[in-house]
Amino acid sequence: MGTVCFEKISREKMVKELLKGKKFANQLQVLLQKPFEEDGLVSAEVLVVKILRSFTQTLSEVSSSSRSSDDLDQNLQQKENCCNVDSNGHRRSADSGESEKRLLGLKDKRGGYKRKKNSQTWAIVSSTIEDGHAWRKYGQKEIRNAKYPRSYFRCTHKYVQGCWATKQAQRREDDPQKYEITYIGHHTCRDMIRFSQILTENSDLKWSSTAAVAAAASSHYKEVTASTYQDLSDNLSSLDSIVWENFVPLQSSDEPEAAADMVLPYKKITCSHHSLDMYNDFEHFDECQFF
DNA sequence: CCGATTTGACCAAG
DNA sequence: CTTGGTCAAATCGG
Repeated sequence: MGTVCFEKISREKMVKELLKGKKFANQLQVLLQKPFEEDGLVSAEVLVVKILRSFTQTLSEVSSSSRSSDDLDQNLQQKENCCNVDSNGHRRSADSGESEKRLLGLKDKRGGYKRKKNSQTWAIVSSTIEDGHAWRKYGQKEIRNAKYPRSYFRCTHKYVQGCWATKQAQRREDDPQKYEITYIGHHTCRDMIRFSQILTENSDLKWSSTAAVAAAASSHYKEVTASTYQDLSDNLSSLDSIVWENFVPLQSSDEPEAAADMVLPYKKITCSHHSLDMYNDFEHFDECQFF
């Protein structure tokens, strides 16, 4: 019904976004030919941010337009789900009732959770689990027909900032030194601790160099495993996750209102549609300069 | 003491 | 039913 119209709009958006990216890349190319900044010209770092943003935007469009039409229902379900999780009390429910049930020999009633179905996922192969983000392990599972168990991680800031990014890591059978890491959903948090670490470690270079740092970090990632459209997004995403999402409250492409129910003083800034519009229009960053 | 990890049970999906 | 993903009590460790 309305999906045709939606797809058309979405495609237009993608093309527009890609064109923007191309334009910024062209500008950057010109800029790189003359390393000295001139007045009135946007700086290289701002252009890099714009380019990254364009790709991120497009990728999230691609993923959202490939979703099924009962999206809204699923989003609603997810929303309900995160409410449940929260009202149960983050981490430890510490419910005396729960332990009582245990003692009484009743089944403990966990869950009411749903599996993530329609989040962006992408996979990389890396020699390390580390990727600059703060993860917390919440499970490990033996996988059938697999030699090594799979580890499950979620963002450390899940309950504080409502960040629903998760990842899974599994040692490769052919090369046990390496891990196959699957990322599910983008970070919506701002990991300021890691962020400041990166800055202080490279204090003389200012932030434009952070891109270089991230690029160096992402060069650890070699082989790329394609899942859906990931062959396009893998390196970008790893770069993305280190550089971009640490700086700007990137919209949550999958669960935009996931954090809306959380009690956050700055939730309106990070999650409201209003601010999204603001960040979609990137001219603001020309004045911002971040620091 | 408090946050992270371990680990077995629970749950949804196929 | 089986299996992968998640929860949360127990445990670890700074």
